[in-house]
Amino acid sequence: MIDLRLVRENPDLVRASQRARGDDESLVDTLLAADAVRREGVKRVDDLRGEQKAASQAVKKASPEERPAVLERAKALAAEVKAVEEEQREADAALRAAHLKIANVVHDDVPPGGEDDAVTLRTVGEVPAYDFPVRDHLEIGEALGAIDMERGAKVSGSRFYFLTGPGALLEFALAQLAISRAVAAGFTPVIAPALVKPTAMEGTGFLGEHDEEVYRIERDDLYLVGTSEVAIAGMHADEVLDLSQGPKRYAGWSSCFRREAGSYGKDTRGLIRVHWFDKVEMFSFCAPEDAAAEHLRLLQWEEEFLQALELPYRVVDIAAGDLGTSAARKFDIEAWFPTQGTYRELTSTSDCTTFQARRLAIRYRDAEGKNQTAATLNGTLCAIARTIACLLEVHQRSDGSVHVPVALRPWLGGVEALTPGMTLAAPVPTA
RNA sequence: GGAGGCUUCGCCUAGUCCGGUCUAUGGCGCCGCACUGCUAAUGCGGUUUGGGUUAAUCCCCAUCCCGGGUUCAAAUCCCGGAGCCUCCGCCA
Repeated sequence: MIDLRLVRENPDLVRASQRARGDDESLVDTLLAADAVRREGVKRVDDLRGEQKAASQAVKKASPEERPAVLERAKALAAEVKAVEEEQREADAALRAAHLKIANVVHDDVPPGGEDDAVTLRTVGEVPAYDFPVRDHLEIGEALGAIDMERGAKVSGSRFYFLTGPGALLEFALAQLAISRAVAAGFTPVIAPALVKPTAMEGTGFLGEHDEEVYRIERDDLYLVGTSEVAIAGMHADEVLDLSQGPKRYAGWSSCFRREAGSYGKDTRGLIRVHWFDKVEMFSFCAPEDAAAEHLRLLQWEEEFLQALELPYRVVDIAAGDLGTSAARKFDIEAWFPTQGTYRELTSTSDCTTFQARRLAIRYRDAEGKNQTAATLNGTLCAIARTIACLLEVHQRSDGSVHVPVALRPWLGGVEALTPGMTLAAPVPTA
C-alpha cells in the first residue's frame, strides 16, 4: 500500500507514477474520493458514538422517574450508531479496495517504458568463446547424471526434475556458498516456511494481478510461496523493529513454487523455468531514507556471488512498466547462457520502500522515538536450479566435463571438474 | 484427532465468578524534572497503539488475542476462531 498522506498531499506525483507504469491514472482520484468519504464518515460515527456513550452513562445516574425516558433515548442512539457503523464499514472497504489497486510509486531514476526498455548499467566478465559445439545444460546434466527431467515429469509433471549425483551435490554446494557468504556479510541465516497464510501473501503484494502465479492449498487456506521473501517479510508483521544499529538483514533458504501460468511453450527445456526450485534470498528491513543505498548493497552482494561463480553477467535497470506491484525500483542480473547466445535473468533485487511494510504493519522507532513504517528490500542471492543450468553451460568443456569454480570446490570435495562417470568426491571441506 | 488450561497498554501483573465505579491496578523498564561534588539512591510527573480534528495544544473515537452476538452499557456474559501450554491418541 502506498502512503495515503502522499496521495493527499501530492496526488500528481502518484498520477505520474501510474502513467510511468502504464497503469490507470484515474485510480488516484478514485482513491482520493474514497478517502474523503471515509474521513467524513469517521467523524460522523465518532461523534454519534460519543453521544451514545454519554447517554448510556446517564442511564445509571438517572432517578427512577427519569429512567424510562433516558433509557429510550439511549436505545434510539444505539440503533442509530449501528446503522451508521454499517455505512462506515462500506466506506472503509471501498477505501481499502481503491488503496490496494495502486502499485508502489516508482523511483525517480527508473527508466521509462516497458519490458524491452530495461537499461543495461554494466556488463561484467568475458563471454567465453567455445571452439566446439556448445551443448545445453540439460544435455550436459544428463550426461553427468546430474539432472533427470524425464522422471521428474513422471512423478510430478512437466517442469519438475530430479537433481541426482553431482547435481544434488551442486545444489548443496551453492546453498552453502550462498549462506556462508551471507553470514560473513552479517546476514542472519534463516530457514523459512514455504507454506504461508493469505495475509503474508497479500502483504507482500502477490495476490493482486499475479495471483495466477501462486499455488493455493484451498483445503487449509494456505499458499505455497514463490519466494522466501513472503515468509521473511511476514516474519516481522505487526512489530516495531529496532533499526538504530542499521538494517536488519536475513538470508533465507526455502523452496519456491510457481505455477508459470501463461508461460506455456516458454523455456520448456531443462531447469530454466520450473514449478519448483530452491533459493537463497536476501531480505532487508531498514529506514526508508536508507533504502536506496541498501538496494545498491544488495545488488553488490549479488554481483560478488556471480563473480565467485566465475559467470559473466550484465546488470539491468528495469523500466517502470515492468516493475512488480511492490517495487519502486528493480535491478536484474542476467548471466550469459551460451546455448541461447544471450543473457538471462539469474537474480533480481527490488526496493519495495514502505509499500509492503505498510500493509504488514512493520515499523521501527525513529530517532525521535516515534513509530514509522519501515522499508523492505529483497534480492536473490542464488536461485539454485537456474544457477546450476547456467554453471553447466558456461563452464562446459569440449570433453564433456564441467569446470568447477574455485569458490564451490570446498563443498564438492575439492574437485576441479565434474566428469561423466566420475566417482563422487565426498563433499567434506578440508579444515 | 480428543480433553483441559491460558492470552490484559514494552515485560510481569490486578481485575473476569456477580456487566456501569475500568477514563484498566501495581511492579520493572524507559523519558523528564527536583535533590545531590559525580554516580547511585530518593521524590514528583510522564510512558499502549491506531484513527479523526487542529497551525499546534486541546479534544473526540476505537483498542484488554481476533471475529460475531446479547445489552442503554462488555476486559467482564454467550457463540465461533487463532495462538501458546499440559495430558491422551497417532506419526517422520
